[in-house]
Amino acid sequence: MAPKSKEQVEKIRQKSTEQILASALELFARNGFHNTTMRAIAAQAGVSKGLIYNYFDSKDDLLQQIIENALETGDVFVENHQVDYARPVESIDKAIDDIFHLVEQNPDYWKLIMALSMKEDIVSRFRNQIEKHGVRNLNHIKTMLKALQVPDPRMEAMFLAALFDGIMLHYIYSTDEYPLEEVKSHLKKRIHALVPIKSSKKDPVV
Amino acid sequence: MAPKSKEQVEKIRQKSTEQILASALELFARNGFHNTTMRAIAAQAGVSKGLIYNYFDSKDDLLQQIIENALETGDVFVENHQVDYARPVESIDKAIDDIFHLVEQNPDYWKLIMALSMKEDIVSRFRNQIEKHGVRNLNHIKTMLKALQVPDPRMEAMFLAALFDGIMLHYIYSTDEYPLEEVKSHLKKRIHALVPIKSSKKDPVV
Amino acid sequence: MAPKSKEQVEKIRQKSTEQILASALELFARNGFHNTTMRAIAAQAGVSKGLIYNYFDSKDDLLQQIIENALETGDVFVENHQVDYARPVESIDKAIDDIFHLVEQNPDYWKLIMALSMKEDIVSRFRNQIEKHGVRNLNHIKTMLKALQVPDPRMEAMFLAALFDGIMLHYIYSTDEYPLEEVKSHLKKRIHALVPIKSSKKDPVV
Amino acid sequence: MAPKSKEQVEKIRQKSTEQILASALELFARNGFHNTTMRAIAAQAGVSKGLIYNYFDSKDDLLQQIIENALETGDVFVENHQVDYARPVESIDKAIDDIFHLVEQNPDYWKLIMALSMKEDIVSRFRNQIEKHGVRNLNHIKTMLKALQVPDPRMEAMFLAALFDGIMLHYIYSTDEYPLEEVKSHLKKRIHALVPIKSSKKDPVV
DNA sequence: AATGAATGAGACTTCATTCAT
DNA sequence: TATGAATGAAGTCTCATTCAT
Repeated sequence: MAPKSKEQVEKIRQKSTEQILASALELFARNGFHNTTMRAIAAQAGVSKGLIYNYFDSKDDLLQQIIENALETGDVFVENHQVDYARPVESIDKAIDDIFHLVEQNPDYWKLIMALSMKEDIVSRFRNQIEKHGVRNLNHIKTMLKALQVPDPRMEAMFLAALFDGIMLHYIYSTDEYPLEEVKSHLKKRIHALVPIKSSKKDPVV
Repeated sequence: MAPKSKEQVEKIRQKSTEQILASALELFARNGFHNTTMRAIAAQAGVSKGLIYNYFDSKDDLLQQIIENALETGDVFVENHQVDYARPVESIDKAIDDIFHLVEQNPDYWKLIMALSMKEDIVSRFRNQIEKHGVRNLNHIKTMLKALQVPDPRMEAMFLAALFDGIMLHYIYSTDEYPLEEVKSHLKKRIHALVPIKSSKKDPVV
Repeated sequence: MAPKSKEQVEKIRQKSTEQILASALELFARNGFHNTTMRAIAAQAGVSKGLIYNYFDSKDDLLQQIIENALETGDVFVENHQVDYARPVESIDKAIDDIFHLVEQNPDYWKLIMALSMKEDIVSRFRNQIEKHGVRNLNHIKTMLKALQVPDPRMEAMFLAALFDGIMLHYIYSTDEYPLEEVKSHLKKRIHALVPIKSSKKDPVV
Repeated sequence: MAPKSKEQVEKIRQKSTEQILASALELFARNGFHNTTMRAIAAQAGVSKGLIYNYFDSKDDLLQQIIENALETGDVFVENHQVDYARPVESIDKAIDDIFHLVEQNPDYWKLIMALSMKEDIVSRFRNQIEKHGVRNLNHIKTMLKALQVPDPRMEAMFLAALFDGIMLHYIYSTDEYPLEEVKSHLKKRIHALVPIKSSKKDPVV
């Protein structure tokens, strides 16, 4: 009957919070936001409906936190993949490897994030954050391409961003097996091809 | 005195049906499926709630018909853009011009269609149709690329499809002005660059 | 384009009225009053919904007329089966034969009437008429039994009325074949047994 | 602080369930199934509309449970009135006393059950159960009559079942006072009369 | 006489949220 | 911290009835 210590309480809180978020994410991804009930989230998390409201203000708040987490993941990714000007090609290759890896590790999560980022009501609520995120990503790509001395880096960055999102879309929603590895290789080859050949005897690459 | 003639009735039915479909589309696109009420659709269409059920079985049926219309539009597009083997480059250029035009003409509509095609509950309900549609589109692109004698047409078609969808995504959800014309030109240039140079002194294009 | 004669119009009116009533009866019997829509009645009758309202004030009115017809059928039956004091046994036998025949001829109809006569909302609306009908039937049976010089005709009439209604109930709702003929014979035998044996050596029968 | 104990919760659930069932029964009996709204049931039970759906799947489910309870009451009755072969007459007399008592105790309830068992949509949904119930009752009566060595027990059982249902019908729907006690006595007398007189010189009575 | 498109009240049902325990 | 019974606003859908033609 001794009162729990502050650390114990904190640990419990964190565990519950994480379970709830994970359950919400999985169900939102599987069934969509509106087709997921608080009852279902609670059941999946193994807690009561009431408890969710101890940690989150509302169902919308749950969604908001999930999205913020995703955007933060993006921030961290960008932070961790600053271009190394000494070896720009390796930099961008690693970024591509890592981002594909991220998606392959947790496709449900990214499926949800993509679906959510297309729902008008979500978009309008998080417009600022999503917009900022998009611009930052685009700039990051542009910076990388500049480091590679690619001509017209702005347009190429837009293409690359679109291409990546399109690939993700198709990967995520294809019913058959999507040849993600093959696509990744092809993507790298394409980017390498963009790099101008400096005083080299190598053949041009298409 | 006499009851309305068959033609009169048919005209009335068609007008109501169209108004309802248009209103549903607009509201689904603006607010999402679940955030659109039948009451709102009826108000927008200038009819009563009840009338919608004279023409559609349910809210879901309304959605289904919208999606079917979209898929049919896609079918017609493919049908009307068969490659002309005598002038394959012009063929593909025209297809690109036309599809961009289509989207620019009715961005709301295609925004809805894209958003819908990402919702798990929609996808699972229309999986077969959407899948078939996707495969057919991919094959159509592949056929065009083969006509251009592009190497590895399968992978290039996947890239092109992904690129196009990614561009649409960004165009549709960008808050700022999206340089669609510029992107379109760049896209064509890229495709032209894929064409192998036959017995020509022209420089290779990246 | 000559205007229809009054007789023609009257014939048309009567035909429509009858078709509508017959359709309503059949559907009410098959599916119940509340599970029958005006649309269904119109379809079954081969007329438009609107036309029903030319002849009947409302769905309730339709029901009312059906019930009134049934009660009137009962009146006619009683009228046509007055006891013949010269041959009372034959009188009652004929009444039994005829009423069983009536039910066998149109079981749906009587099923509806029985079901309706048990619905509280119907009963309360037609309470007076149904009550009057019941009392009149009971009195009719009592009169017959008196003609047969049955002891305690009041109680025997109550039994006979209950027995008849119970038999109808079981006949109408039995899924298997109900041995109606056998039951009818047994019923007659029972009634004959009630008749006191005059100037006879036979033992009295209870 | 602590959540409610299991017992507390169970008690609350049971109380609510019972209140809802009782209210539904009363209103169904008074106004009929279709003329009773969930709103009315909730008001009568003193709970919110929503709560009903915590305990019952639908309005139909509510009805189903009421009917199942009634059929179960019948089962229990049969179970508790097995014939005592040493004293068959007393057995059947007690059964008659008890079943009349049951109905007199709760006429509304049995009125509903009878009305429900005549509605086509109900009958068709519960046909199997109701049929089984009817056959079992008939067999029970037959068994009792056999114990009494009544001739033709099959037909007599059918008569008795019909007679009882008919009496209930008239009792339940009579507006005036129905002489239930008198009818009960008469019924017993009739049954006694069916018993053959053993070791007697008297003739058998039909 | 006849049609059927149109209406809208009102039914059933769902579910995010609250709160007593 | 944790529970789940309870609420009620709001949604989808039905259908008797009206009315212009």
